[in-house]
Formats: sequence, structure tokens, C-alpha cells
Amino acid sequence: MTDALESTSPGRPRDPEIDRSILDAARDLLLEGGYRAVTMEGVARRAGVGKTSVYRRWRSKPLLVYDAFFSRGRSSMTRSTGSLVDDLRALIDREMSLYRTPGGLEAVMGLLSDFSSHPEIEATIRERFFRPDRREAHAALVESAKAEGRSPDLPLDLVIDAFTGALFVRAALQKKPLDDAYAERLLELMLDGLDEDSR
Amino acid sequence: MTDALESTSPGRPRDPEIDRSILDAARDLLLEGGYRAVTMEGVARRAGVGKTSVYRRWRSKPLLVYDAFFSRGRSSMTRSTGSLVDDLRALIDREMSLYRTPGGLEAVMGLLSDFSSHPEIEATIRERFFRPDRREAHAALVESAKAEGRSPDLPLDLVIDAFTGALFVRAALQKKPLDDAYAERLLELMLDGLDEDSR
DNA sequence: CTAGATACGCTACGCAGCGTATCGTATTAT
DNA sequence: ATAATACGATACGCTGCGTAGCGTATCTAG
Repeated sequence: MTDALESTSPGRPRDPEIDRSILDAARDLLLEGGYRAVTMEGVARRAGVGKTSVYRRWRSKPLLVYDAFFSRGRSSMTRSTGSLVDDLRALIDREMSLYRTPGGLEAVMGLLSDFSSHPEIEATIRERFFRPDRREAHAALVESAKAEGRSPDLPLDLVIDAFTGALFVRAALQKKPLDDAYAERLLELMLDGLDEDSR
Repeated sequence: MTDALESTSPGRPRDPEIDRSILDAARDLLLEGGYRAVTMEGVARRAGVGKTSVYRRWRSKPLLVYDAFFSRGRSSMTRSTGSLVDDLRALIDREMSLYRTPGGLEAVMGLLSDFSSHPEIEATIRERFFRPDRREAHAALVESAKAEGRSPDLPLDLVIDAFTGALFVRAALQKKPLDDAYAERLLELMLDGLDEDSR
């Protein structure tokens, strides 16, 4: 996020405390009033900091919000467990926890909302965050599928689209709760598709 | 959208031609420059009309965009075919054509983008458009399931979430094409889940 | 034909939020 | 001491939304 500033910087170094104040302010504002309440001026004021200091670190609001929410405390699911079922369950859990975390849904929707007006932001967020996430998920599933000796033609991409999309639709558009029962039924639906395929 | 103005209106009647000019202008702008290019002033200018005339008819941009895109020419899929497979295929086709229509994806994303900043708009769009659509889809599936004598416990809601979400994720987030092969595989995935359930 | 009501185009506002620029001051390395 | 950068504060410029007022046009009711 911030540029690497080792001890090689000429002038006055940045105050790491300010980094935290800004991230905290952004998170708090979003929790209190949703994405619309997160304004750059508001963040600066809340953090007791000048706008300059905010823009020096994050060149736009979406990037700030992303870091404030997703760069810390996001559970990592990078490694394959060797079991397709376990991988899927973990991936679904991870995706669900994203929307269940307070402010998580608001953050996601807020980022999406900036996409229409700022195409370059969209590209950045997608390339830096969505793609890698998805890549890892896919790689894990492929590895487990291989470990289980399954057909290489399993519709893994499709399954990722499906459970990811189902959770999004349910949380963001339907505004219905994401409970464990839903996760379990979703998992079964995905497994039915995979088992059917391997015959 | 417009109030019912029968012959009982006292003053000068609205010019229906202007309705069309505005809708056309909104559609054209979106096709040319995406949702960000659709500004109320731009629409008025393009339509050769005053802003007043726009706001008199549509009290906000999202409602205008919705009408410009979805209120005309949207294929209706309200009736059950009696076959679960056919219903599903029709629903998937309908959803796919939404994203494949030029400007369709941009319109959807644009509407979503206004949700964060205008909660009341979100509620309106959801209640007036998303919900009814979904209701009809669900009703059709339930009817066909009954006609086929299937278990009433089929995860129809889940299936709607899944294929709807998969198409959204693929089109909007992955930015990958929605071709017929994808639709077919998606259909099979859904059917696997339904067949598995009925045993 | 007149009066009242509404539509229309035009222009000007007020408001919010983004991102930039400037300025004086503070902090650091060399 | 000097150069470079950070910092807070303030002021801008810009865009876009939605509203208000104006003079004119078009319709209905009586």
C-alpha cells in the first residue's frame, strides 16, 4: 500500500501512528454510517489529521477503504487441505465471514459503487485483490481434486462462481441472513454437482 | 412511472415525445460512455430538453436509468412451463440476456453503485424490480416442481441464488463472457443439485 | 374568451465530495 | 547548515445532483 520507505528516505519519515489513526477512522465511520459516511475529509477530521496526510498514503477512497477493512484480519485460505469438501467448506466459510463481519457488506458494496465512476479504480481493485483471491481458491481446489484422484474436468471455476455469487446475491441483493444452515445447503449443492460429474 | 394523467388533467398535458427523447438520450449516453456518462444534465441536453422536464418525470437518476433500460423490451418470464428443466433454462437465458444486452451490465452496475449513497433508492429499486422478478421466478419453479410431482423440499431458493449469482460474478466481477456453453454447464450444475435431492 | 393550472426551456443556485495546491512549520539525514 | 520530506490548515477548482424562479406555451373549465 504505502511505498517502501526504509531508512533510505531523505527527509522526515512518516508517522506510523498516523497510518493507524486513518485506518481506524475509516473503519469507524463505515461502521457507524455506512460507506456514504466515509468521506476523505471526514476521515481526516476523525483521525485528527490533515487531508494531505491521507492523500499522501492513499491516493483514493476505495483503496483506503480496502486497506481499512481487508488488509488486516482477513483470514487466509491459501493452502489446499487435500480434501475437496474441506476446501469448499473453508472457502464458503471465508466468503461468508466477509459478509458477516460488521461493515463487511457495506465495504464491498461501497467499493463496487465506485467502480462505475472510476474505471481505473475498478481495474486496480480487481487486479490486486479479487483476482489473487480467486486464483488461490482455484489453485487449492485443483490441488485437492488431484490429490483425490478426481477427473480433471470438474467444473471448479463454475462452482466458485456459483457459491461466491449465491452468497453475494443473498447478502447484498436479498438482504437475507447468511446462517450456517445456508452454508451447509450451499455446500451440498456444490458437491452434488461435483459428484455427478465424476461418474 | 408517470402519474396517470387521463383527460382529467387541468393544465397543459405532458408531451409524450419528450418521454421518449429522454429515455433514448439516457440509453444512448450509457451505451456510449457507461453509467458515469449518464448525468441528468447530459440527458437533458442530449434530449434537447430542460432539466425540469426530466425531473418532472423521474425524480432521480437510477429510476430513469431503470426505465430507460429495463422497462421496455425486457423479455418476460412469468409463466411456468411445467418442466423444471425448461423453466431453469428460460430463467438462465433471461438473466444472461440481461448482461449480454449492450449496456445491460453497465446499467446494473450503475444502479448498484447508487445504492451506497442513496439507501432510499436502493429500497425502491429492490422492492419494485428485484423482488417481483425473483418472486415470479420462484413461483414458476415451484409450480413446475409440483407438476412433476417432486419433493416440495427442493432447494429452489438456493438454486436461484446460485445461478443468478454465478452469472453476476462472471459478468460483473470476472468480466468473462457469458456464452451458451457456460449457460449449459450452469444448468447442469443446478440440475445435479435438484436431482440429488429428490432421491 | 377568460381564468386557472400545468408543462416547457432556461438560468441560476445551493450543496456535497473529490482531489489538488499552497503555505508555514516540524522533523529527519547528510 | 542544507536539502528533503512530513504535517496541519486552508483555500480552490471541478463535477454532479436536485431545486427554484422566470417568462412563455398549451391545455381545460366555465
